[in-house]
Amino acid sequence: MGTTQLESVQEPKYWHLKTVLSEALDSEFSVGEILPNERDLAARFGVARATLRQALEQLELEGRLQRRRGVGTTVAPPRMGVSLGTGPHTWPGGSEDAWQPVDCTAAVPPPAVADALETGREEPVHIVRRSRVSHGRPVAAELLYIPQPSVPELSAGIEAPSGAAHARAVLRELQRLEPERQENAVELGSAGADEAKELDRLPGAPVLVVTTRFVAGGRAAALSVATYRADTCRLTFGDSEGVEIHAGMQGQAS
Amino acid sequence: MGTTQLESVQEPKYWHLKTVLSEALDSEFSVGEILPNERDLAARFGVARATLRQALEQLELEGRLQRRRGVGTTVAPPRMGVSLGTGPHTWPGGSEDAWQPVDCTAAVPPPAVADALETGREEPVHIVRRSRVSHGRPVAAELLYIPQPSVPELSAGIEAPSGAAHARAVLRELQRLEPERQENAVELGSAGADEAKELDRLPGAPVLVVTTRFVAGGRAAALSVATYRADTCRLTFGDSEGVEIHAGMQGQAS
DNA sequence: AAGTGGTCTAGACCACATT
DNA sequence: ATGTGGTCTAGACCACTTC
Repeated sequence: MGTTQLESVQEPKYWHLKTVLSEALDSEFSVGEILPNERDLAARFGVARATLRQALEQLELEGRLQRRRGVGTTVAPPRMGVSLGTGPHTWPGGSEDAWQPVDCTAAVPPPAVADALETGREEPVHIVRRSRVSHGRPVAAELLYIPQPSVPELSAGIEAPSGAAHARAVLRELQRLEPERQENAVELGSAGADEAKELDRLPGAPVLVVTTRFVAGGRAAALSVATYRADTCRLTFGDSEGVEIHAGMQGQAS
Repeated sequence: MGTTQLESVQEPKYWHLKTVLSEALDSEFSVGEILPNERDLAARFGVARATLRQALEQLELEGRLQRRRGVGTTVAPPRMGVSLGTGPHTWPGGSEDAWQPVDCTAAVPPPAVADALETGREEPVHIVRRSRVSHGRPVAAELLYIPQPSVPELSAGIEAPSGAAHARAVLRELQRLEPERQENAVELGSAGADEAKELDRLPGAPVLVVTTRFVAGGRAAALSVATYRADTCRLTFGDSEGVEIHAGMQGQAS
């Protein structure tokens, strides 16, 4: 990586820096390789550390870098494709289902969730926590809200076992319903303290929040709120999956 | 908004600040209202401006605030739901299609695009630029790559008219193909200088990049790379659209 | 103990929109 | 001309990982 000095331009330094680094990443580094530390890099480019960091943040947001406190900055692998399974017959607990139950509690959900489920705002629901792992790394954390009427066999024990076993039991019951369709939405969010820990990231890290409303018999049978790591994941849906489209497709032609 | 002083905690100041501001936003401000300027806010909370800005950046990322240079910081409206029309029969140029053609050129696409289209890496393709507007605001910019074989009638004129009229002609030709299916992916990106201008944002602003591969007759008929404003958009697919699910569904249940 | 990235400060100046 | 957010600096200290 040359000691390329920044020309005087009417373009923010951090932006130009990002471009230079991005090119260096393509040509002179390989995946997993560690970069020089921030103080050295800043000195090498003749900028303050804060400015250098602004460029690194951008590159991390784009999934090109990975930074870990106490360790260093490494070149990130291309984002992995993660299937959303958006067909009407891919329901929680199904066979393909890549999720792993963690535990299950019963509580009153946030108002927005209650509204989407069309339950009363004070009405407790089952809340199944699940996590999703891909290529050995945690990629997503989910909260699955299930109204009592969706799993009538379990309506009694509210102060239930609350472990992974109970979560599986709830999912099994949910399977008895006949899937009709699902409604999905994805938006940008930032990881809360809890999700951050589960995803092995710092609080505030960018995440893709996928909310799915499962409909059966004209009623909302369940609501899933899944938060995916935005730095490492490319969400696919509509029978893609392994398709080799990503990275480098942004930017104007010629 | 009270002059709540920050307690000494083992939590970053900007994080705590973000929480405080977020609550104030819910209770004491209404959509469109302008906040005090950054210098005043920083002073009021007893922190440096940079720290205050870190909190504001978070809130902007989550779509709660909108900041504009020379103007001020305002409370953002809830994100608008934007349909992705992911059905096999919603093709570019169709009836529902919310996109508006801008122009059309012919050029060699980026390598990653050529690979996805299964064309040669040196082979020029039609590139249709389109923009999408919702509620009077620009929400997305698209580059539609169309191989010559997909629109055989137009294969001759490479140095073509290049205006919106020509773009429409290309889309019209594309309609003659029989839609088979489409493969979609969404990931986080940052706006380039060009896209930023079109989306009325600063370069580097977070965007949701949706890549769609249209398949007809076993071949890739076209590839769309659409960048949506991540701050204002919630992408919906699988017959949602107007569903009132968003905001406030993140976060642990009591 | 040493080295890394993460947080924070108190300033300065710039680009932009409005008046 | 004024006021806004955007960029940049040169430091300091902290939290974390590794040795």
